[in-house]
Amino acid sequence: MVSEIPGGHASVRKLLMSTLDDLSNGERKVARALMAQYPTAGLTTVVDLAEISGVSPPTVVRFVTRLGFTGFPAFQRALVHELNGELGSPLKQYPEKGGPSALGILPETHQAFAEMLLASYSELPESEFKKAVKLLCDPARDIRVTGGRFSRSVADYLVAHLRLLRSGVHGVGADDEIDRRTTVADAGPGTVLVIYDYRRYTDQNLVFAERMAARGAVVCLMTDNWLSPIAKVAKVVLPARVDSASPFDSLVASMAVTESIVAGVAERLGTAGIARLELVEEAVE
Amino acid sequence: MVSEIPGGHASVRKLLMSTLDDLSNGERKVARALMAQYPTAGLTTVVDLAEISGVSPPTVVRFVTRLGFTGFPAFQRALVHELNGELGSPLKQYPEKGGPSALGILPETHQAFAEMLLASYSELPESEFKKAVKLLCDPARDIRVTGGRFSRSVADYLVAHLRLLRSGVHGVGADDEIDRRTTVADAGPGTVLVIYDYRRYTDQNLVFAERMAARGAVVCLMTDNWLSPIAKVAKVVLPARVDSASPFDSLVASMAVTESIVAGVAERLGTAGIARLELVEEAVE
DNA sequence: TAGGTTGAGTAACTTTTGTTACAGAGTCCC
DNA sequence: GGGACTCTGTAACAAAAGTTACTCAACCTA
Repeated sequence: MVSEIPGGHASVRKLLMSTLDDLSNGERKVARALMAQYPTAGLTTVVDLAEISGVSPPTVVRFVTRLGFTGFPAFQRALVHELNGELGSPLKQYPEKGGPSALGILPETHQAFAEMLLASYSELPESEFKKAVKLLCDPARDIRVTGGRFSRSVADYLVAHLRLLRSGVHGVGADDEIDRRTTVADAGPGTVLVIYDYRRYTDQNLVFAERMAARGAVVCLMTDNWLSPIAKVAKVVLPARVDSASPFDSLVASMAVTESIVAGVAERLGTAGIARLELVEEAVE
Repeated sequence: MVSEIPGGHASVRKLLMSTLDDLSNGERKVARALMAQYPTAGLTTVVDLAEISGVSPPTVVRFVTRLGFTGFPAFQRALVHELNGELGSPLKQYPEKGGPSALGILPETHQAFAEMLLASYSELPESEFKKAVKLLCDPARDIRVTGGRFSRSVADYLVAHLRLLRSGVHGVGADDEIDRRTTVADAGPGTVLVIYDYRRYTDQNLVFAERMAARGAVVCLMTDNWLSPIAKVAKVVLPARVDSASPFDSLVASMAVTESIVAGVAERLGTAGIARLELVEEAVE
């Protein structure tokens, strides 16, 4: 049995990508649903796929015929056949990396991110990482988190997660001077300040960190590898790359390191953290 | 929909192994054929599987009922369901490998991020990406951005960047019902709603998106690849992987795609965007 | 060796699935 | 603002798939 994929494409996925523009609105929904749960969404029935996609069965049929198949069964056979060849390593299906750039922003940025992550993680000292995790796990300490104009997003993200795992975690506004002053006033040796500070560094952040340190707070600095001046007063420094091709710096690596920290905290807290997590989740619903 | 595997087995394959002895001669042939071409042989029809196994269709049916399934369709659903788990996320394989982090969290998460990015970018249709960029560059349109509990951070991040590149960009609070209602009231065909919605999906977000769409707004959805129900009303959908070893999902890929979009917008706006950027930067200092 | 029991295939049946025809809704263009 | 066109869903239809009843063959037991 030889199942042919229309248009001479190597895989149904490729065919899907290249046909996406020629599809009608509803048909595109089917394509998306299929790509989202590839290829299992296509291995059930027309009705099921229609339901997942949010369209009617005939639209699904029209979709597969538009792709060039003679009908849904033929389409399914092609899918199964493809699965036969490439099962085991789904990554095999992913496109081979072409030449450098020249192929649009998407592959270009992806490559940049991958390299950035690699560089960031190899430059991230494990000892610093562990220190940070340990600090954030200590129930006796209060955690305060803040950031700059862009990095506040990542700071908020860290707060949102840590709050689920432990108590005493609060974000501090970036522009809210009152908030910062009261935070300094309340700070002591039991306080941990996590501060995100990437170039270009602001005096605002430096002053805040210095004041916190002066009151005995432990400063944990998230910065790029040009190292913010705050490093001078920081106990722990976690550098991450921010290089980018676009006019803006990238905080993807920062975000990644942040998530690693959350993962580290979750693991270290173990069942206690999970228990709290489930407790909070229940309360939400 | 929850497909149950009879006998409390973890996978159909395991069930197969342990039942092999209790099968009749012909039934065992079917089991052999199935294991030889697992699981694709079971994804076709009863007749096909019978042919491959060298038995008659009823024997195949008897085989699956002996396994404990109520019928062939139920058996097939279990296979597909299982496939979803293994194939759907390549990352799921790692955490269970060497028990509790043989190599530490750092390299582990890094690897996970790298693979997640690869998967996300190869599953991201360029046409959808371009549509999104085009929408966000249109000066005649108003941009509204919102997100969920965690994804609001990424949403804020997008707003922070877009605001530097163009006018008419505003974030919409995630919990602020008043804000959402007024946003709906002000919306029209000239409005673009960028909504971040990752599992677990909230009704809040769905309702909001539907109302916006009903008023003619163009919905651009950022979601994971289980596809939020919002996809039904969305004009553009940009999926990103969120699989993670930690108890939380990861938004690193979402962040990366967001930055790609910012880069795309910056490039498309060209000198106009840069000019505005510099103007704003000057004003800040 | 004869009778009983178990297992497998043929064929008819029933259900489910894919397909097609048709009509209404929305959209674009003049 | 009207008309043509495209698109989508409802509903009826046809095809196919899965299931079951029945019969024959093989094997074990007495």
